[in-house]
Amino acid sequence: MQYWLMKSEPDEFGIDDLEQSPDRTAHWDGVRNYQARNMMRDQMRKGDQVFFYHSNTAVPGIVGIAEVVREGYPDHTAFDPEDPHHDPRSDPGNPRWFMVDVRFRRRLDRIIPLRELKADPALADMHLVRRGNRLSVMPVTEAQWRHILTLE
DNA sequence: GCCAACGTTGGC
DNA sequence: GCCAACGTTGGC
Repeated sequence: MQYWLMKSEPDEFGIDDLEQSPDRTAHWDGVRNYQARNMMRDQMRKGDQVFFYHSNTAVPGIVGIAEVVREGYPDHTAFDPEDPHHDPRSDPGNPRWFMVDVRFRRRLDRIIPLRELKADPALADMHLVRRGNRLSVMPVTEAQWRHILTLE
């Protein structure tokens, strides 16, 4: 069992959207960063647990928990010229971008704000709180995962 | 292969 | 809206 954190802007796709998706499941499309892609394509496994993080919003922070239900497969939105995430360098014969499917598990009892995560010495090594971090998909250690749940 | 210019992310 | 940090692009 592995743990992850995935960022999304709630204006684009928030925890509410995931909960309201068919079967409470959605594909995590639109990631256009190679490090994040590699994790989705090569490392994320069915059953892995995911912190759902809201970015670019009044109180950025962790809002809920999701689960990986389908492992990496090509992100078809890259093939669609009408899609805002279209990338002409990706084609179905040789896809450049990948995504996973995640299913809503639950909302946290409260938002755990970035501000609080940053101030917590137990989380000093977490990718999220390190300077200049821009990864939208990142690994979380089991110790970090457990600790964050105690903050809930 | 270097690196300046540019675009994006995302907190504040 | 600002801007620091960082990734990508493309000329050379």
